[in-house]
Amino acid sequence: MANRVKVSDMPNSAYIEDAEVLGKLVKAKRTNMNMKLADCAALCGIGINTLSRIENGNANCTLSAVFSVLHGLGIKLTTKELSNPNSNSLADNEWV
Amino acid sequence: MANRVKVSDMPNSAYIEDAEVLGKLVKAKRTNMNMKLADCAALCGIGINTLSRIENGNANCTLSAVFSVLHGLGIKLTTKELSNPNSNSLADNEWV
DNA sequence: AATATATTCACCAATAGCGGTGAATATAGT
DNA sequence: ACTATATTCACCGCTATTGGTGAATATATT
Repeated sequence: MANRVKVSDMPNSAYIEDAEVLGKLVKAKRTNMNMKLADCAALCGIGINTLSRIENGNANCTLSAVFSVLHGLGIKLTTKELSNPNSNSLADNEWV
Repeated sequence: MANRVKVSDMPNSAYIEDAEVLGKLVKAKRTNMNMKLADCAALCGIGINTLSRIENGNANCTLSAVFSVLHGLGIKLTTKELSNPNSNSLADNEWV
């Protein structure tokens, strides 16, 4: 399994702070699923060019394309902006 | 403090599964900061129209605009796709 | 090192978002 | 209810993204 990208090679943070981190996360997941760009693009329903741009940190892509990739690869985003950090359910939280 | 949006009114999930949830999250944060669209748009460096579209769940906006809003409002995104759920640091995780 | 595969890049036409304005609608305060 | 404020919406020109193709580059495998 060469060509596998370890998350430890990524920036030392779990926060998706920008498009660059998001792109590396996507690429890490895709390569670990042993998919090539063409397969992944087809699975996600976007063009191979767009997927390549996303993986390379291009922020000038549509949110729609990003969510297509996240859904296709099973990557789930959450927010840290909860008043009750002991629960991930928004029902247990409100802005303070 | 009228006009305050409680997160408990939002979908019963902390996952940002789509643009609609993301938009509600943004609006909840903005209103709790007592900002109007114009102020927030100026703070985030985007147009008021674009911010309104984002808050209303429009996925056909640029990722760039979304991150501008997230940074402007201090909303941090994380991923659940970590092999070691006890650590938020990517350095402690790798894809399995 | 050589070959096969994968990814990136430049180029293109078609499409779509962005920001601004002003009007319509919705919401808040008295 | 009325007024003031805030938000949404339609329209617009400008600009940029998208997806496809093919070439160039990078990466893997033997």
